[in-house]
Amino acid sequence: MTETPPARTADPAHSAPEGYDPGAFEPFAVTVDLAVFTVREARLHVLLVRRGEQPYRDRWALPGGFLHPRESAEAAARRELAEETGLAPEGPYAPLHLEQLRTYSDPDRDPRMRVVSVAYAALVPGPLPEPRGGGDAAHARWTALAEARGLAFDHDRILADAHDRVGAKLEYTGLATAFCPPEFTLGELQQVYETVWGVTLDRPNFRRKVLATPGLVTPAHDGTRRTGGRGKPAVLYRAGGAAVLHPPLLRPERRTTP
Amino acid sequence: MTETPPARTADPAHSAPEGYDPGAFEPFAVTVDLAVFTVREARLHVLLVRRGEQPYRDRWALPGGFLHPRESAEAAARRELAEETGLAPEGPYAPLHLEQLRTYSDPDRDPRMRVVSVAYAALVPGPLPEPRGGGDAAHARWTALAEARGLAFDHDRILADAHDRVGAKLEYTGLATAFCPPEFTLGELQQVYETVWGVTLDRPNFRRKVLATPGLVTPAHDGTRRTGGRGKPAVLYRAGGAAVLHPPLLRPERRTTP
DNA sequence: TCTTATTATAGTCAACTTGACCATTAAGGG
DNA sequence: CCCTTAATGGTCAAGTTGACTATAATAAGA
Repeated sequence: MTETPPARTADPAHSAPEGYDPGAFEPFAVTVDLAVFTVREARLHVLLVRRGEQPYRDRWALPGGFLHPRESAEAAARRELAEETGLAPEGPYAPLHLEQLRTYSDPDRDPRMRVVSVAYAALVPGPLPEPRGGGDAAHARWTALAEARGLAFDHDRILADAHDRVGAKLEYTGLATAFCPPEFTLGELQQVYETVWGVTLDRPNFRRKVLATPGLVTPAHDGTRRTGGRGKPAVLYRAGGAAVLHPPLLRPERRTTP
Repeated sequence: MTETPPARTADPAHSAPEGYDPGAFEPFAVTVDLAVFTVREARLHVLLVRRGEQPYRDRWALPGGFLHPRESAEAAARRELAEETGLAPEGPYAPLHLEQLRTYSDPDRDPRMRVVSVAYAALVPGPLPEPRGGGDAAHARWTALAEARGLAFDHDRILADAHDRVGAKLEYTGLATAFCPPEFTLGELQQVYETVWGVTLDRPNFRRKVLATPGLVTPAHDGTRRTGGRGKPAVLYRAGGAAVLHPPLLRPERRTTP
């Protein structure tokens, strides 16, 4: 962003010292790819679509698509999410969280042409609907993360990076509440942590820590849930709105003196 | 990444269902922008270049440039860093850390044309050389972060995002050592934390915490430094090589019960 | 209806960590 | 030689964590 763009190698005369010439630069295609996560039956699931075109025809891939001419990457991500999954941008099951992950730009990542892809991680709350594939992505499906292997392009890598990021952000942000419906119990919240991290947590200690962390959750009115539950009714909470947790809720991993 | 690219609006006939046609897609220019940080005289500095072309002529900007045809964003970032600052990719003052920050894709962020920029944060160790501007970036300069305002394009925003990211990563990674020379004292390391976070830390407590965090630092042989120092010689340490700290070194901010 | 399984919630306690200090050591500069 | 400066070594009370026990409230089943 600091110098005059280089002229296209095939035609140096197109160099534009003062004005600009859109045809004068190396053209790239820009796409977004989405790692959409949800928690289902105590397992982390990711939304995959089956490709109908070459390359990687009939292989599973992350949903995504090309940026429109005057569209930001984030707008494209929201649009693709709605188009390919039926998750309306502002509907009741709108993803509570959409976050840019990173950009993948290996020159050979797409065999057709030079494609730079901006990857996003999205989280949708737990009691999820099956995706109703609109448009050409009729083959959208929730897949358990463990079974999401052998994806098209470099999507295995993107998915792994997304999982890492989400797991890490559970520690020091209130992100876990994005996996929950508007009102949830502490048991459901704990389930999210256990599922994403792949660990089991001590129930009383988890509750003590969550309630001691300001801004993580706030009580919802006075309601207790009973319907369906097998044990004692649990108090309902809502997301506390805090972006960053102090102190963080650390994973139970290798600590100071293992 | 999941469907056939849309045809260029001006010429739908270019649509390529199976093969590909590089001219058939909306063309984007792709650049990298670099937020290169260092600690100098107890203040965080960032590397800026003065623009010699329109737009934003004579304004300060982050170093960066266009991707080459068969170059990844990271390779472009390393190349630009070397070209514009004289920091050799593998030399003694090579940045110890280069990390992708995020991608900026607002359609209007560059008035000339559609430019998507992948931003990187780079850290170079403390006893820094003045940048010797090679190429067209003869006007590269270290600038105290507080004075880096009114940059070209959306670089104010990128710089703020980069600072946030670096500050956050000091907490839970060993990133601070990237600001230090190969061998450093705990006082120098503390200086890094204090400078980036803008706080003062208790010396004995900082040392206790650092030494109790496995993988943050390891003693360098047996050497103590004396030359120049005014007080008792300090033991020298090296970076411990741990990517992520357990437990983290939290900033002294609002805690559980303020 | 009584019992049992299940889940939520309350509480205890020792080990560990943290923040605020004070003390000592080892230089360099008048 | 004394003073200043900086590194390092401790102490101590308060707070936090991990492991664990106990009690409460509900649904399902005998």
